[in-house]
Amino acid sequence: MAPTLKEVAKEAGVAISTASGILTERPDSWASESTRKRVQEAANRLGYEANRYARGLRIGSFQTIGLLVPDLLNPVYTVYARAIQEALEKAGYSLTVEEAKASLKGESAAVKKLLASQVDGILCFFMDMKAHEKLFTKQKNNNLPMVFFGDSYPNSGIDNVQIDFGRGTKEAIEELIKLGHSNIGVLYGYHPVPKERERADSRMEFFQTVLSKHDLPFPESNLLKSGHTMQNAYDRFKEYLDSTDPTDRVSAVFAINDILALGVMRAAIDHGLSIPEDLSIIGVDNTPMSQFSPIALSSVGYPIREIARTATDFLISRLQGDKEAQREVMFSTHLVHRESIAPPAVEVV
Amino acid sequence: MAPTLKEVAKEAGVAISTASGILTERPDSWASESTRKRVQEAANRLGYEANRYARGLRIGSFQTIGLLVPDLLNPVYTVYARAIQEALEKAGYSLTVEEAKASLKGESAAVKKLLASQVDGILCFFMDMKAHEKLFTKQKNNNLPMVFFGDSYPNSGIDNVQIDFGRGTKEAIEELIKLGHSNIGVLYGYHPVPKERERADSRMEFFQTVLSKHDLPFPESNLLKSGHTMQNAYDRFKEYLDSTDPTDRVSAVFAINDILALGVMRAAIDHGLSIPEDLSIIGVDNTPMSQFSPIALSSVGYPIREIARTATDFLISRLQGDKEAQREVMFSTHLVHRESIAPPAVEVV
DNA sequence: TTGAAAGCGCTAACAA
DNA sequence: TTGTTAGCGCTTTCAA
Repeated sequence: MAPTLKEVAKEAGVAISTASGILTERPDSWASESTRKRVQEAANRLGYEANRYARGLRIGSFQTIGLLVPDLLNPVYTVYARAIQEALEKAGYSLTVEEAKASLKGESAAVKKLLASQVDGILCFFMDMKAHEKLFTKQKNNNLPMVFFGDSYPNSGIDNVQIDFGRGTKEAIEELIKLGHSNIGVLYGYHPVPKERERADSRMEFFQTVLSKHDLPFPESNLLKSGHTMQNAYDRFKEYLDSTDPTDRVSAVFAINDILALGVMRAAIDHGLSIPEDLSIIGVDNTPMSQFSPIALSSVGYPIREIARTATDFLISRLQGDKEAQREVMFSTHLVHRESIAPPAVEVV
Repeated sequence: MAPTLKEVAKEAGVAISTASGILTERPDSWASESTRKRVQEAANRLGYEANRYARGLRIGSFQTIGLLVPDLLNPVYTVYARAIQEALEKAGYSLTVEEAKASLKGESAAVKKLLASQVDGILCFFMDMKAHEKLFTKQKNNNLPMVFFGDSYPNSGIDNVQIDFGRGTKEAIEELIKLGHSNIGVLYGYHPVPKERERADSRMEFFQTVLSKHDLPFPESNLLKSGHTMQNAYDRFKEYLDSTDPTDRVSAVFAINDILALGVMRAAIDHGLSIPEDLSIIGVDNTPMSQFSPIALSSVGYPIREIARTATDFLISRLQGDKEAQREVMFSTHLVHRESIAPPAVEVV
């Protein structure tokens, strides 16, 4: 099918190794101008492109890195993926992405697939890092460079980039408090994490810290867990509304990401509530959909593309032999204030 | 790094070909139960996974198919991509996706990349098929199976799956007319197609056909063109509103996809209009965001996953040597009626 | 300045 | 029933 080096060499009337040296611009290839030209022309004429797998086999690297994401149906990951791909392209690497499809089983499968896939390095967003611990340590010894998003793995030599949700969450919740809210709920659900690690998400922790700092109660019933899709959040919040007495009902909800927040918003609207008068909502990720939503969603944002680039740069430098100590960078977050929040409606007693 | 067949064979104390035969379950491998077991165990112990590129090099196929999409930032393509990936996985193929990034240059680059990438087959969403014509015909002769989404390429032997926007567009526009609209605009902008092919999009054509069937005028000024992002649509429609006398202003707009429709909606809201009272909006694709939008977007929908599966099945059957005549399937569309449309506000003269 | 030959990891005839 | 060997397309050492 596709022309091979051999064919190019034959067409140009040179040896295969000569053609290789010229086409890959190997510095020790001292071909004469005329040979060089003949080979170039032959390659063009045939439309030659090196077979990257054959090449990779030979040089021991397929110049590919793997990315693990929980779920590409959440637009935040497609934004990440694109930024990573662009950064890698500049460095001559290609990207192959594996999706966990928002299940822990899927995540394990994806990790295994990546580790077995001849990639030169790995970038990971984990839902449950702990679950794969043995795998990485093994790979660490195998020298497969990795960088983690979100999870720090102390003393592993694995670089990571983190998002400090502290500031943004604090801004978000304090803004709600300032507006007069005292009965605030939280909806989480992205990560299908085993029970014992369930509350570990830093967004949740910060949320509770801020509440208690302001001496606000946090009844268990204000902790809403759903699946990871808009529909899941919708169903969960609908159920909450249907089963909760309006006087007990939260006047604001902090959702752990934008798509869940939008699911909540839709459920509230279908329940007859007005946003933001009857319910304030804040999301996380500051995806384009939060900005363009007909009722624009307030959201805790952070510099996605910069984070992606940083992680990619870490990986690339490791690939190039950088042996520095384990790196860890923290990015900050902030509240983007939009239409979805307002003072709570006055209680009509 | 990763263990090789050779190591497994050595570990098991057999010849490399014996190990290969057993691990790939080649039918003519008549190894004894005990050898078989020893090999399996050795492979497990070492965590052996065949190097798919070495294997592909040898068997002349990397069991990979390529997908070309205009832009993964439009969620409709991530839905397609996932459905395709799932269908391919069942057949033992992997997917590699190339993005045109909504530029014609990007599209050409992506096509070339795909053609040079050792894939066994190609699935394409084109923005401008004509631009790549020479490339496919060349590939056709090279026997690279392809299937096109949307574009039919008569007498090429290239299968395609099409979406008949006729019914859905008709339903959409007639619904608007029934509601009392007579001044209807259209916003398009996904495809950065050369001027001479600009109006070719069937959604646009159907739109105009329906209008004229109902003897409705269609002034050039109601034809709005923007870029492909929400922001682009937002900017374009904002500009339209700012520059158009309210009495001339359209009372409804049909946008060529959901994200553009949502951009239009946001622009209208920011301009002080109420949706749907002051402006009705209809999108296309019926993506989840249209359903969950706080003002739910009416949209022309079609069975995305089924379309994806059909195209994938076509390709797989070609891969398996199917020589049937060129296939073409048409899927129908229908209006999903949601909150974003209503009778036009009564003109206050 | 150019070419022959070995070998990356794998498969598949063929021989033993 | 198992092992030897050639070769997929490429790079690279070494010899010519």
